[in-house]
Amino acid sequence: MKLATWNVNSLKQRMPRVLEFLAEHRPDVLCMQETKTTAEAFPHAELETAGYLAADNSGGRWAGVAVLAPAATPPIAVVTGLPGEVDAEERRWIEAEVAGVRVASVYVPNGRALGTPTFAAKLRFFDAMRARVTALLAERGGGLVVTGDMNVAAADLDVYDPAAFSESTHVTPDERGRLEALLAEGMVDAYRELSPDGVGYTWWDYRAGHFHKHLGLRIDLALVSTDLAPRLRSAGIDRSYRKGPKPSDHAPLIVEWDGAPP
DNA sequence: ATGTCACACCGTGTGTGA
Repeated sequence: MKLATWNVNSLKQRMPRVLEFLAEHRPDVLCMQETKTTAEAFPHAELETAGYLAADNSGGRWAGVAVLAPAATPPIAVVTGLPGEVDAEERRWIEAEVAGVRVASVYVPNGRALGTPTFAAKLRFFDAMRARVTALLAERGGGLVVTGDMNVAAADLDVYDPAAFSESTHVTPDERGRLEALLAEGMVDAYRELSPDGVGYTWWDYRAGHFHKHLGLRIDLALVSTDLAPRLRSAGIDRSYRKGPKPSDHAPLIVEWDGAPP
């Protein structure tokens, strides 16, 4: 099964690149974040022409998440929102069953700055996400993938200049500890599992030529339940989608494991 | 370089969020 996750930073702006990506990679599931669209404007028809059906949690101008899958194995049993999250209207969580796997697309709050109410809300979001993972693993026993923009760099290897981030969000023990606690419930960071020493940045600031200077962060993750971990085949970032016309500031992460959809 | 991009708003620039 081939899964991709991509923070598209406005689906309206990114549709040409999304269609290009679907045609090139033909993923069995694509999780998107920051779709920034209303439910009414979500481009279901265009995606269906490309062979994909979408389940979306859309709230308008900010955030928004979606799960896409081919028409033969569409996203079903959709759940939107995360029990315990601070503001479900921010539209940061959607789950669907795709080919027998429960897939969640998540856009964790940025947190803006340390010591702010939004940072506290970010930590509470992590707590809610962990509780949901605990419940899903207890219910299903496995077959779970949680993927998206986690807005945390798990280790200094995932940060282009750890010293420059010393007073910043994304790298604090509070954030890293919450990601670690979620993983301890029975999840594995797919890219890191397959590339223990890899520098797999997924986001680069639009400003100051950071992409071309290789100044990025690895903050988009695919977390798979431990039963799937031995079946992981590949995990990589397609940097070509950070280049060319109208790129997102994130590149897609693509993960494959053994066990194909019917 | 405080460096860019995307959004809403009556807007032809400014504030907000990332």
